[in-house]
Amino acid sequence: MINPLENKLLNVLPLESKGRIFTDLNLIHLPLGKVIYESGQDLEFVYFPADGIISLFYITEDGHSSQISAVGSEGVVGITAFMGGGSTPYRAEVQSAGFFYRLSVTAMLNEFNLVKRVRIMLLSYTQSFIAQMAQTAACNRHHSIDQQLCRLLLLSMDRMENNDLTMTQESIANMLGVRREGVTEAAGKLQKQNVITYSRGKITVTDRKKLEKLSCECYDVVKNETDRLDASLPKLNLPRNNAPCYPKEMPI
Amino acid sequence: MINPLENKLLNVLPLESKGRIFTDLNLIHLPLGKVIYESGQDLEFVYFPADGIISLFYITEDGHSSQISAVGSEGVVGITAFMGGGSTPYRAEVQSAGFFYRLSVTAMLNEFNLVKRVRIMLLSYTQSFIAQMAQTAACNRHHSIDQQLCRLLLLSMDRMENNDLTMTQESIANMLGVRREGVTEAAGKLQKQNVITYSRGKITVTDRKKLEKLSCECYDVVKNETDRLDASLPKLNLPRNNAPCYPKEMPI
DNA sequence: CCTGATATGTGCGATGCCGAACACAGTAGT
DNA sequence: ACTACTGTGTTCGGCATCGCACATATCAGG
Repeated sequence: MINPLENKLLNVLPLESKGRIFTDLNLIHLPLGKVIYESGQDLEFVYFPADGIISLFYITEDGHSSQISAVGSEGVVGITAFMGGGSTPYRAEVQSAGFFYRLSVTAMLNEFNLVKRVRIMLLSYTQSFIAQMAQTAACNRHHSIDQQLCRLLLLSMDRMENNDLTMTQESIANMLGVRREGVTEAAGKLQKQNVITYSRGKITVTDRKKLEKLSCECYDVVKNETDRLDASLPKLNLPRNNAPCYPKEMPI
Repeated sequence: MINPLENKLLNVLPLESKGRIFTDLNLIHLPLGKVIYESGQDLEFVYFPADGIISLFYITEDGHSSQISAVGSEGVVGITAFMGGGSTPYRAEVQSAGFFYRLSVTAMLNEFNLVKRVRIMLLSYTQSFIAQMAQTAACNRHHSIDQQLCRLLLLSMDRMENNDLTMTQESIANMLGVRREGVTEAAGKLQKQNVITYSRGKITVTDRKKLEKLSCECYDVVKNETDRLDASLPKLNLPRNNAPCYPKEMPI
């Protein structure tokens, strides 16, 4: 069996929780483009990316789309499961093929309600997710396609292992909510400046520093938010004194 | 004492919770334009709007802004309090003067952790909040100023009692993240079509039906989401066993 | 090798929005 | 009544992006 990158949220799960969800947790491989949630659909599973990326899209009536977030091993897809809604208002699609841990909504919800530390962990991620959405929204509104492309590439790289990305200009256009031709132009500029090379859906970043310079502030903001979350997670996993892991639950 | 509209979330709080937070809850009046959170600031209080509106803004480095959500009596400002972050990534500003219930973050967090029903209620709202943000983000990207103005006016009306809104074209421009002149033009069109009348910061909607027709789908989506939440809240408040229903008025 | 599908490149006019500058009109203060 | 300020109306050039049409390049399969 391939040894995938672990998911950071799953990693810090208390041992007892891991034990409980064990039978409900599956490691599966999902191909590029696979749609795991359709907008408005009830959700059955949540997904913890290991070495793949899932992209969340909002789609308007007239068919235009916008990416609202990209989730890698730092997060989970399907926060709706524990947030109270039965269905997601957006589409979730595999942006980068790879392995994902799949857990049933009921098991997820059960752990969420049972263990305070699991709750804290998931809500902390949700908070980070919200911040990313806000940033993306503002970026969509105020920054050029050139800048947004840089941001997108950088964020995708951070969620991958290497400098090679698998995404066509068409798919990038859908994420940014712009025309494909706009992406062609922006990508062409980057290639001329020797920042990236690409061909038929394969993009290689050759000068990351420069890419960061050309990007808008939004990349830094999202990255800092992700790092902040990363840094706060291990604390949740410390053994406390010798008290039981999670104490007083109000049975209500 | 003025009898403000009650806040819908506070209304469905279990009686025991109401009792506990009693001493920490204040009813205060906030004037138009008052900034209650600055971006990045640690938060001390959460706010439950009674008859006012609070607007959440994201502000970019170059000074551009975008509204990411408007919160009325259906919600609460400061979800960060129970989501794990200590600071908000956005600015919160009073969009419509009025009364607000103010609660300390510690009291809020305590109830959140102690009572499952409070948690469900607040997370359900957060879910609705996220959906609104996503919608706003997509709207910013894909719809015209004209359409967005209609959406903004409708959503503001829903959160107020009447057809009169207090907002200048300048402040609207900040919310939509566009130029003031753009708003002048869009508002001028609406006035010519006898949909609204306005003068120096007072806007009166005279033909709501038409306004809805001119708006993009985004208004409907956000409204449905808000209504869905509204409808789900009472269920949380069902009397258990044969416990009595408690009065609707918060003693304060 | 040919064919069809996918991915990318390019050109063009149209347009919605921007940025700036300025004029004008209500409103408030003294 | 005068002044200062705030809110609104208007204009004009500029530009990023759009929508469309079409050309080219690369790849996959029979």
